[in-house]
Amino acid sequence: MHTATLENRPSPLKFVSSRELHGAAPVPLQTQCSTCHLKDLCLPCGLATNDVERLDGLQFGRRKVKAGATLYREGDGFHHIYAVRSGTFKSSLTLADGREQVSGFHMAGELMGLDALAQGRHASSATALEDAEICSIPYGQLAEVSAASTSLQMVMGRMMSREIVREHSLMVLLGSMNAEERLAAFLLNISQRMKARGYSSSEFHLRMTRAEIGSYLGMKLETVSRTFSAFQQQGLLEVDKRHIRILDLQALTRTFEQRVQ
Amino acid sequence: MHTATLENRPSPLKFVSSRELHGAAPVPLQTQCSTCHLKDLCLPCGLATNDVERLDGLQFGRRKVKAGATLYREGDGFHHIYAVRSGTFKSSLTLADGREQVSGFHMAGELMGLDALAQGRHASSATALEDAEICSIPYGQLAEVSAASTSLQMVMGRMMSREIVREHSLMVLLGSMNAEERLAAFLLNISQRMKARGYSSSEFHLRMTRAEIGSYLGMKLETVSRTFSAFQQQGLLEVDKRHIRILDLQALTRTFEQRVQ
DNA sequence: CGTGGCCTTGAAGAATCTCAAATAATGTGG
DNA sequence: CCACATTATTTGAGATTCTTCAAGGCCACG
Repeated sequence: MHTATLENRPSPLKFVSSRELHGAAPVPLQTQCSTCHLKDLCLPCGLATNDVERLDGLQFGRRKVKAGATLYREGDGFHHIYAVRSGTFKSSLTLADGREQVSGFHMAGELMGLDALAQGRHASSATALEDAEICSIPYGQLAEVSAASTSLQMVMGRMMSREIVREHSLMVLLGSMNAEERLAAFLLNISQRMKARGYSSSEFHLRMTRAEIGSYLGMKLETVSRTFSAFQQQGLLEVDKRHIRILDLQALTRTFEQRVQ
Repeated sequence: MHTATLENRPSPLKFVSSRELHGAAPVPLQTQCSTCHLKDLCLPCGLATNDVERLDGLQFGRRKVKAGATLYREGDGFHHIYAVRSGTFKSSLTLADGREQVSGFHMAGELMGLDALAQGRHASSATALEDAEICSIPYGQLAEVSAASTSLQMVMGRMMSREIVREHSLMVLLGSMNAEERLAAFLLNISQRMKARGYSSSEFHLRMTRAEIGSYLGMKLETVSRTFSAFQQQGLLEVDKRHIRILDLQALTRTFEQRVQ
């Protein structure tokens, strides 16, 4: 456990924040990885102290994003990767027929924008599902700093690889599971991520609509709703709109472990 | 276009091949990126000459893999990434119920094993679909060499990001397309990759079974077969088992562009 | 207090899967 | 080189799952 006070401690201003340079935000907050309460989840995870201090040298921006606001859009030029400080985001694409395809949800400590390296422009859009706060990390600088540190390179590689693995399992889900298995896998995933952030793993509030869940899981919103109801009737969950309480974790796990090891 | 002869040119033996060290292969072939006919597709793509020469310094292994043989299995320790020299591979997972989930197909010049960085062990298995040849690239050494070269780091990042984008589009496919759209997208993708390798984009031989295509696309083999038949009846394709001839590329493109931009 | 967004539920329809059988292609062992 | 076993593919018919369309309720917000 970390002391939450650390995060708010005034930090030595080695560099001006990029906010200050662009003059946009009212309060140019200086952010440092070494004092962040998310450092065990986020970019610095697994790094030695001296490497984390290298990260502190970057001109991080720190910014609030209002619910519904878009952090970047598909096609935007790629300059930063983003770390979620608080709140929840969705990644999405707009299909040719105008419908939205959700490709991921992002919680505190998770990185967004790694899919932009391939083309030099963002391959998806990121939208805040609730009021949120992010760190924007200038990629060029990050690459420079990485050059000096093997372990930082490793971490970047691992972050990207993790993204690949994450999408891998989503592919398995979309390719081989039925509606109940999909929703069970989704809920268990959320549950684990809540737990890793110090929240209850058995009771939480979903930040996304049924339609967004459906888009992500490859099913219609009505099917999502029906499946929630079915789980409730089976005594696996208590569902009240977006508030979820997992009553029978084992049964929920069995539902989806039938398919995935 | 490159002259194919370059590839077979005897190369200065700066380093012994790793084959020689392990004493397994009969002919310890020395492989170098700078003289490889795949250099515009593979790892060296976009690198300056001096960076490609750095790659030459790595103790590449070069190995033949028989049809049906497995290059690595999920859970195996991660020591190398692999580049396909010739032949076709599939990546797959084994689900809890014993069924196979195919997560990708790999052709000449493509890298395999990038999903292993996250956990330090391979997240999927790679199996040759026909007699094939690969380069095995020791990841530790690659990371070391990358440390000295920003552009090599960029290339690695781009390779990984490309993998993320690839899986992204597969997710869109699995999440929002019907059978015809899926198969059309699959065929157009193969077609483009064949073209990039100097083969005909309108006529080619599939190396995978209907079941493998189905697993990859999230549909049953019977549905794959029926969809092939439907395309044939619509005059879009000529199908003779695994031999495919695209008759109406535009119509095929329209079939799947209805959904994805 | 009305409006719009979100969620739930029902019923009918469509797409895909399952089961089954026939055929073709391939490989094996004698 | 042939007979036989095995594997891959195609096609049909019925079952199942999910989607579509439709209606109504709940809730937050102006």
